Amino acid sequence: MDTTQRTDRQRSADRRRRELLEAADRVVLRDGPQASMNAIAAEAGITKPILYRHFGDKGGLYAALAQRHTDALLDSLRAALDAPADRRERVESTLDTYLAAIEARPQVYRFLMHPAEGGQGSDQGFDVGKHSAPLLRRMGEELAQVIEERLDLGPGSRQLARVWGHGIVGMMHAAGDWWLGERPCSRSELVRGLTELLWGGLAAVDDKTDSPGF
Amino acid sequence: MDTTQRTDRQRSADRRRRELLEAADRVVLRDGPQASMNAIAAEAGITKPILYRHFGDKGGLYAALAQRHTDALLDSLRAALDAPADRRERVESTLDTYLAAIEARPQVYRFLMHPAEGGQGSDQGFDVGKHSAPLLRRMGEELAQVIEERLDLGPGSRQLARVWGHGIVGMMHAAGDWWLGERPCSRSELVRGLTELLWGGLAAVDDKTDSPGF
DNA sequence: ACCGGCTGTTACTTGCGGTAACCGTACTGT
DNA sequence: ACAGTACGGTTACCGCAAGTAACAGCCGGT
Repeated sequence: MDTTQRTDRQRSADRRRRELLEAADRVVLRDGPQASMNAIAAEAGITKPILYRHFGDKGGLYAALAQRHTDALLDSLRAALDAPADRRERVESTLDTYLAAIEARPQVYRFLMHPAEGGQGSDQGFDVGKHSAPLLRRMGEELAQVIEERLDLGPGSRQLARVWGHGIVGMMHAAGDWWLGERPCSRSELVRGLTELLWGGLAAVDDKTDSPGF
Repeated sequence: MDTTQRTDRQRSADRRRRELLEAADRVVLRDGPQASMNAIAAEAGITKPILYRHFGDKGGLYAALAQRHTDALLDSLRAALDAPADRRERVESTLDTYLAAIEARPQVYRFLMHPAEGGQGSDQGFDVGKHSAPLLRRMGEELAQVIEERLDLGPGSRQLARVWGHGIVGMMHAAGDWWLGERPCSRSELVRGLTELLWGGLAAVDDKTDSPGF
């Protein structure tokens, strides 16, 4: 019965949802991750309860918001990762893509990295585990997958690929965060530095002359 | 005039401060980073305004609390970093020290990584930059210093050392976070995997046989 | 005996997340 | 034409946590 109607409703709801997300996006981009539900509702031209009807709670809204950006970022990263170039070039290009993204929209970036936090109202759980930003985890898993299906890591490759994936993503993230805060050098210098590190820089360089040989 | 008296007061205040910090520590360890000022005050056997007199605001308390743990952790990391062993062993031992620490006290770890967050009451600034946990920054700078004074990086060594320092710390952090959440392998396996990565794993391994040559 | 400074309290304000209860309107079936 | 109802919307409220007066006891100094 009346599936068309339901579809209509659904579509309208989806459109509304998208509008609300856009509004939320604008506010978060302006006020940072501590944007209040009131502010978001006001920006969307409506009031709080509607937001709650659509997204459940703040976490829900933030999750939805985060997923949009995360998806977008992951898409561009995948593009860089899959480009037809040699491995080192792909690594550099991926790093650069990520850094360009966080440079272009630092507010969004910050929001993605510190999403929910402790809701004071209801839950008390505080589960250890699942703390860090979902974006980091997703990037790590994504990279792990690429690593595992492209490189020949020998036995235990699955675990090793994941370790490397999360490790590399973390390296990129922390270095990017630091760089964004202090701007100590150009983006390309940073990219080169990190690539060099990944390419075995630590093992390759010599000790300083006045140190004991290794 | 009466410097002795002032010193007495100072000492008493310091002692009180330490007591308060210990109480706060207990609560944070129990309730996580969303511990309320009321709860902390109650644990210390006093009431809120005293906390505010001592620490200014929640951020102040959390900063003080964080510094204690950060100092402690940095001390043990320094020990591992300065041990009389070859470079690779030192790297492994440092990674292991860090991971052992976060494994032993995940609540503290989580607290250190997500300290202040948005105070809703007063400030509105939201400065881009200085987001990430101070602990990460301090570890990064510390490691950068060690790298720079021990390794011969050629020209531009200062910048490169910092890039590497923050990058390595980020790698350690993200991998540790992921590992703590999923426990996909033993600590020593993780350490080996990360070390291998740092030792040029990415450059050393081959492509899978069905991939195009690099 | 009085005063200044310290520790501590109660009681308040503000602002946020979240919810309950109510209102209008447009679209439905009979 | 009219009752019913489902939905977008609102106001007004609760609970809670950060932060802040304003007041109360306890000292040592003059």
